[in-house]
Amino acid sequence: MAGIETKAGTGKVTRTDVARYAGVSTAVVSYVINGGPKPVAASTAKRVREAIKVLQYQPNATARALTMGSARLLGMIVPDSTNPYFAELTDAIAQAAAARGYAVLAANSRTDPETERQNTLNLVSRQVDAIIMATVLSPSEVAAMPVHGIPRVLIDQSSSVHGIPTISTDFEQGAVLGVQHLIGHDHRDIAILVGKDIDPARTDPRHNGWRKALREAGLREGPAEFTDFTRQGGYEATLRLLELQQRPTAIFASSDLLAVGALRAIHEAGLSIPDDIAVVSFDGTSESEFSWPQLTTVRQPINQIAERVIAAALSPASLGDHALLLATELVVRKSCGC
Amino acid sequence: MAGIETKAGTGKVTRTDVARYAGVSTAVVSYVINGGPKPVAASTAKRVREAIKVLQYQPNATARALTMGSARLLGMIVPDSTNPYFAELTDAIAQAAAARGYAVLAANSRTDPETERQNTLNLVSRQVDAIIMATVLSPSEVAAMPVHGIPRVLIDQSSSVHGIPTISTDFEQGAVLGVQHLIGHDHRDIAILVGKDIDPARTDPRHNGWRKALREAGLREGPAEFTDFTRQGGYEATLRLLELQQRPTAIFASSDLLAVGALRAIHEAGLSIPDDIAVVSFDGTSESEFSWPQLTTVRQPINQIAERVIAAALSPASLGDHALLLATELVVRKSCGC
DNA sequence: TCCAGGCTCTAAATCGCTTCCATAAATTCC
DNA sequence: GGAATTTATGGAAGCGATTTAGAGCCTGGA
Repeated sequence: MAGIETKAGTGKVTRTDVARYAGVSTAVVSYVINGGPKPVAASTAKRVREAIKVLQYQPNATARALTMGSARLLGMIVPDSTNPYFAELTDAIAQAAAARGYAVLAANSRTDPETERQNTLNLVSRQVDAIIMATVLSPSEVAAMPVHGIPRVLIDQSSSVHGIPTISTDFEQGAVLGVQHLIGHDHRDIAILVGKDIDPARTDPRHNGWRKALREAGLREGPAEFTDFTRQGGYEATLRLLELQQRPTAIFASSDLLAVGALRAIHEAGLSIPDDIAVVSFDGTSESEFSWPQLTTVRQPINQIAERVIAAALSPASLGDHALLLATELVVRKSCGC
Repeated sequence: MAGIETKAGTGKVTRTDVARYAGVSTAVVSYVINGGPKPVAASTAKRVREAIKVLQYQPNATARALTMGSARLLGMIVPDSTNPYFAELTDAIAQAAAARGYAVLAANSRTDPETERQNTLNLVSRQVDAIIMATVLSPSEVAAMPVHGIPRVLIDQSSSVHGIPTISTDFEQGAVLGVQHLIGHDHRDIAILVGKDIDPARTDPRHNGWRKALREAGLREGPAEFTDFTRQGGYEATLRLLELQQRPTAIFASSDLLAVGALRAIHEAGLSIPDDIAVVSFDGTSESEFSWPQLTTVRQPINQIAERVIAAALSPASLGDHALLLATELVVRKSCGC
């Protein structure tokens, strides 16, 4: 127990300790650990490995990061980490990153521009290898952030920002898919629930998709309710919808969260889903599968996104600065009336 | 634009660049940034601050971490990061940590012991200042992990592990609260849905609480269903419950996730909640507030937990190795029959 | 005029790791 | 048998920051 231990009790075992224990130089320890640039004799390597095991040595990733210029760390910023969609996406991305030896440091901007800026600065300061972000900032603000050459990948928005690759679901196409399904059920009066953007000039592509599907079917635009991107927001917006003179017969919710809020409002009004009001949502999180009734939803290809995002983040040059939009899939369940 | 820039185009601005630009030594830059150990003349400080602004210098946190021996980083491991309870808890903890200048690196063990071990090793290697974990390992396995003195804080389990502080909700008390409420509604046949542990010998304290409340009320133990800690798990377990000869009139679900699955199963069976079967859940996530009907739930004090956990993680000595159990609160909504 | 004592600021060591360069030992080739 | 390789190891520089020890320069008092 005594003897070659490290400097009494700090608990830190460094590569120097291993080298001393194995009777080699620190360089050799590195070679063994990394299959390093130089070869090591089998017998020596064995001694080193034994020392590592005995001392329970773990390389100091911080020091390694300093020399290598990479901490094998990716930063991620989302506007609401408790939104199941972002929780699932973050998890999928972390999973894909882990498969390549990277960890993901996730931050929550709480839909606040200032917090997002601070998060970004923090990640830059921590020298992450790339930043994956669903931004609430305007393109010009995003472009202006001092990231000192750290590559960024934008997610969850269809429009690309000059010089920054974007990978996202094709929101517009997805919305078209969902609304068309509702139209197929003979609904003529289809409302939409959409998150309100900080920037009123910006319009949610799902909103455009809804418009487009309606227009193509020769239907008039139903009511559009803008609200917070939360269950509560969906609930309140739907309450407003229900008070309308001419109540819509169907609602397209641009998020599962919003849809779940909508379901509650409709239930409370004593109306039946889908008979009185049909609902189609967007996202396809697990929550949508267990609501009552089960939500028919436009599923985002989370795993595909995760794979593409990681690929882009890890080889910044591979993707241009254009937006790569991935197709959605309609998951038919009960809330649409099928 | 040209001139004093850094080594052409790498994008990295180091303290050396700032020092050169300001015409001082690198030490002075440190002093200015940190209000450092030595004072700096006002005029010099101003020059340095200007250089920092012009060059958009951001200290390299990795290098700082190496010298300081702390990256101001906390590690966290949960068994399922997409479970809304853990998502909300992680967020609250990250929030509390951020208020003290720490970031949280979260990992998902997917309820897999081996993954949890790897996550732990990874965090140790990254020199996090502390590890906050909801473990799926046995106490002895936890104790045996080579963490080299990195403090750990256990969460989400009532029993403490020798030498490691634990902060958690008082699950047993919470379960008693929930079950008593059901008993108050004259239910005599109350089932429980509980997550199945990897270690069959371990018993969930909520299970004990349910037993205790029943016993104290002189009621016989209703059926207990063990299942995966997911919505799907709750759904399947409830299906089994519904097929029972003597169907329970109430269900206590030891998690919102499980309860949501239960609601769907009950709805599908054409039964009414709470008239045919009442449900009380555990956790109190936002999801429970928007299910149909709204779930009466035993709320975990997430923010309190977060505060305590961060305090414990940041001053390891402050808390002994005992378990600090926080009280729950019953949130009465609709699923209980009130 | 000189020197003590304050202020500022610089030089240099250090954190743990990677890797280039050099060196020593072992092997091969005439 | 000695030179030329090949193979295995060690020394030391450097990554970007913090911090200690100490070097100049001023000021003021004797």
